[in-house]
Amino acid sequence: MRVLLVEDDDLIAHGIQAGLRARGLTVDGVKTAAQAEAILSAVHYQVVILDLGLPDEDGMSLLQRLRADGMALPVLVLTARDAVEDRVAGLRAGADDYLLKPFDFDELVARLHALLRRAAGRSVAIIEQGALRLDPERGQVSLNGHPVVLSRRELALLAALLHARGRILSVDQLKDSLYGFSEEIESNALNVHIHHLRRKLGADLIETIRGVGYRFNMGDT
Amino acid sequence: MRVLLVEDDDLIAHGIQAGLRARGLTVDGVKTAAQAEAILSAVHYQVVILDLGLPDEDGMSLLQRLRADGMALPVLVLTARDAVEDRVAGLRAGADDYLLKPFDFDELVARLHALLRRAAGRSVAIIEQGALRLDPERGQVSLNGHPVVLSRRELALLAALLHARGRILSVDQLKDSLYGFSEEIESNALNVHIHHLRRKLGADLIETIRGVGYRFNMGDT
DNA sequence: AGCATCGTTAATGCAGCCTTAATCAAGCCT
DNA sequence: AGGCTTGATTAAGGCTGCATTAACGATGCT
Repeated sequence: MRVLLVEDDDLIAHGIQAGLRARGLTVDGVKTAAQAEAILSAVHYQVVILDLGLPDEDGMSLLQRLRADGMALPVLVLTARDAVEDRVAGLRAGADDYLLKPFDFDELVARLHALLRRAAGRSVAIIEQGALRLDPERGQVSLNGHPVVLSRRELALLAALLHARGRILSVDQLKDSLYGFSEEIESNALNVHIHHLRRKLGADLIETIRGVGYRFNMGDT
Repeated sequence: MRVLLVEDDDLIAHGIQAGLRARGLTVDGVKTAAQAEAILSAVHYQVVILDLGLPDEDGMSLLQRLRADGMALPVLVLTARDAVEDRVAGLRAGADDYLLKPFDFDELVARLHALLRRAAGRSVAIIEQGALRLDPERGQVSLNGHPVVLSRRELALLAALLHARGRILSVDQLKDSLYGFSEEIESNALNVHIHHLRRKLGADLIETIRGVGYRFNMGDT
């Protein structure tokens, strides 16, 4: 699950990135509207977190322009402003949700997942599939009721597979949702993580489609 | 099913080729407009994927010229441009569909199949024939509701036969849709794949027309 | 600062797929 | 009927891609 964070304040940006990554999300961060625009035209994200106070351009006008160009991604806006008219203007510019600074980090996570859920057409936060249960907001997984401890990568991998609901994901697609644009990898690390997941969850939950990729085995459903 | 990919960026080209091949399509890749024009006049394809940003000529003007010369193939255009007027211009030049970079690979596959469907005059992605069911977008086959695991070649072979809707396909025609121009084969490999398919699906689904080729047995329909 | 955990790399081994080739069966022709 | 041609069948070999393991490096925590 890949998130673009547009935030010029290093401290805030770092905090958000660290927190989201710990929950298995992949975060790319940029500091200006120009950078945001450039990277959005090159990389596919699931959601954008946009701070309105940017150095080179007002976030609102950036958002408006992106929407006019046809960008359909969910956007969560961060702002220090509080006036009702700002909020209305933001929503008209195309924001999907709002968060006032200073915000509670847990609330950010909750709203982010709400947006992702809405975009995926699901309504519940917790994904259950057979004996497996995933709470993406807390980053917790259980199998047959027993909690299973997954690392960051394992969590991201499992979330991506579950999110695809049984469709086949190629290795490249999985890499895209596991790694940010500045941290591409060269090795078979993904294979290793698959291996670890199978060891923790059982070998038959993740199927290999030779020459194609991997898929989550949904059983008969 | 044979696809021509016109894309000068090695990285993108390689990714697309690998993904499409894994789904049983045969992909030939060229990097310039001149090469594209040359090979289109020599080899028969089902669909063309055309990147507008080529080194030697603008893809749009290539497309326009090809259409003027009577080329009727479906063309899926890849472009970084996003303005509405570009889109309109592209469609007037003869594009059948549009995909903005960056694109989701699943979406590319879906649109490609949509184009192929449109060209074939059918409306459903999933081909059902008697007890057999083929989902080309997922590369999955089932017989009487039970999933059947097919390898890459077997899948491509079955898709070609089904796509011909009971018409006879010669061995050379089948080879053309199984192998790209850079990987012709010398042996009876095709016979072997036919054999494997019959073993997995039953012997009567694929008929041999001696001295001519093979056809899919459509039963009474 | 030291420890522990996680992630990546790299090497090795295994398995599946594709092709080849050899042999067998079945039509077709004279 | 016999030979010839074409396709069917089967087994073997090589290649490719994946699984597995171990070790090293990075990162974070106490």
